[in-house]
Amino acid sequence: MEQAVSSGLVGDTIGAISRHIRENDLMPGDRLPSEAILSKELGVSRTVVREAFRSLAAMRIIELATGKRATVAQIDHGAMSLMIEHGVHTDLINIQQIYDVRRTIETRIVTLAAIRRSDAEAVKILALAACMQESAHNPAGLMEHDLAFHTALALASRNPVYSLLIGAFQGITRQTWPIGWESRPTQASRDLMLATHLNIARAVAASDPQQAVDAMAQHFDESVRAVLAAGLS
Amino acid sequence: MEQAVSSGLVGDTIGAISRHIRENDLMPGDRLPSEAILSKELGVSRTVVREAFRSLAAMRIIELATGKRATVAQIDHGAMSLMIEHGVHTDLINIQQIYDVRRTIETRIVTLAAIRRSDAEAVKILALAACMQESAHNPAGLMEHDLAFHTALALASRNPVYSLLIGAFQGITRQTWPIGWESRPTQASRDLMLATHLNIARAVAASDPQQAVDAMAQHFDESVRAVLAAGLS
DNA sequence: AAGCAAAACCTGTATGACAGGTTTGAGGGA
DNA sequence: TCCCTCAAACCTGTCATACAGGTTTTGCTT
Repeated sequence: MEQAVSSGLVGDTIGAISRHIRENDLMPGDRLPSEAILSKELGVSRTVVREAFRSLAAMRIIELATGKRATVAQIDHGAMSLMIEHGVHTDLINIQQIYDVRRTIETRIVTLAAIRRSDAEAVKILALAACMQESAHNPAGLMEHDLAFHTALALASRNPVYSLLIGAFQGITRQTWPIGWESRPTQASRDLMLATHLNIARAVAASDPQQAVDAMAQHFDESVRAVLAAGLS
Repeated sequence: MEQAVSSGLVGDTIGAISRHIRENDLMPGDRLPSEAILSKELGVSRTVVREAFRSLAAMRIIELATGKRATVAQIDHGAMSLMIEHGVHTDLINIQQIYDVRRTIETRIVTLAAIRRSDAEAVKILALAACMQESAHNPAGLMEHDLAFHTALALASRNPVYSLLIGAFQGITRQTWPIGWESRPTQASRDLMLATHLNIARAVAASDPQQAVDAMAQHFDESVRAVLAAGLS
């Protein structure tokens, strides 16, 4: 499973540490052996162990902190976000392709959210849609509420993989969102965007999957139009 | 954008290197400055630069090789695969949740593949489905052909993000696939699984999105049933 | 101009050192 | 007996140096 990473002492050490985590069934928060102990047990220098630790920390598989021992980490979207940004910056991925993926998974997300949301989640989602209305003239705040809105929907789907993916797209979205906003020049087009979010929230709160899907489709139709208008290939 | 990674010289250095890549519009294959030069320019030790390099290499943002300078890498699913495996091993994610996500995106993938596939891709996909039939009594080979089949579909969708995601699920799939196979005890259930793949391939080859979607749905219904039978929560 | 070999450069790994931050455990007081 | 305190032990972050290979560049030779 981790043979792709081998070639070199650091790669071997990454493998050994991963194996140690699995074989001992370590859970998030559990502590790993110290660098000194690992370097002795594996017969490599502390340098090598440290570089292996950094690699695992970059993937958010472990967590490092000064003075403390390394701990097993909870999966997190930070690294995926950077990877996707890299893909976009190197022109392998374009924004429309990301919108296609987001539309696909967010359509599923609202279906699940409409079915599985708790009442507290419904309240939260409605509140975030309301926050967006209030931030209508404050783009930075509006964007944050928009991102939080989609994150809350993913959470309500009760499938952490969807949360992970929505999080993974957040980095690049943060970079492109202002462009999309600027390309909605009229008040009417901006109001429409806000209204669409409210429709999604209401449908999820009403536990109406079909209407939620329709509203989400409208949201993405509108967003993709804005992105195309901005010329984001 | 990369402030989440800061705190500490290594984090700062990761940020500086990322910025260097973006500001100079470096593309995959382009070489970065040597460790010595970076350590001099950033005023940190080579140790720090090396740990930053390892972090970026773990996310497949750069590529390292002995003797050569570090180069900008093409985005790759290897790291995502490890991250998702970690999520499953730590019980944050379960297999059914992964199947729900895969079903969602693969349904979209076959739609796109049916529309956008090249003739060569159609041939390849049909060939892989045929290979699966031939490997019917060789689980290891069958699994590889199965994975290659889904990878080929993602490629034919012409959206690299789908390829990335399918690749990201491959690591954990490789670990659970044999369990699903074992839980199809009868010859009939195994034949059905092979036939379903052939149906998907034929629908894509025939450029019939609706039929492709139906066949894919059948595939996942059958797979999820097998996984549930195996008791993979 | 083409080819070749040496020099310069670069990365991988090891060792030792020291400044902080954290955990542990011994001792003392209530 | 239990709890608190604090110093010792432990641990990570960073630096400097060294050297064994591997790679690129340079400059000479043909």
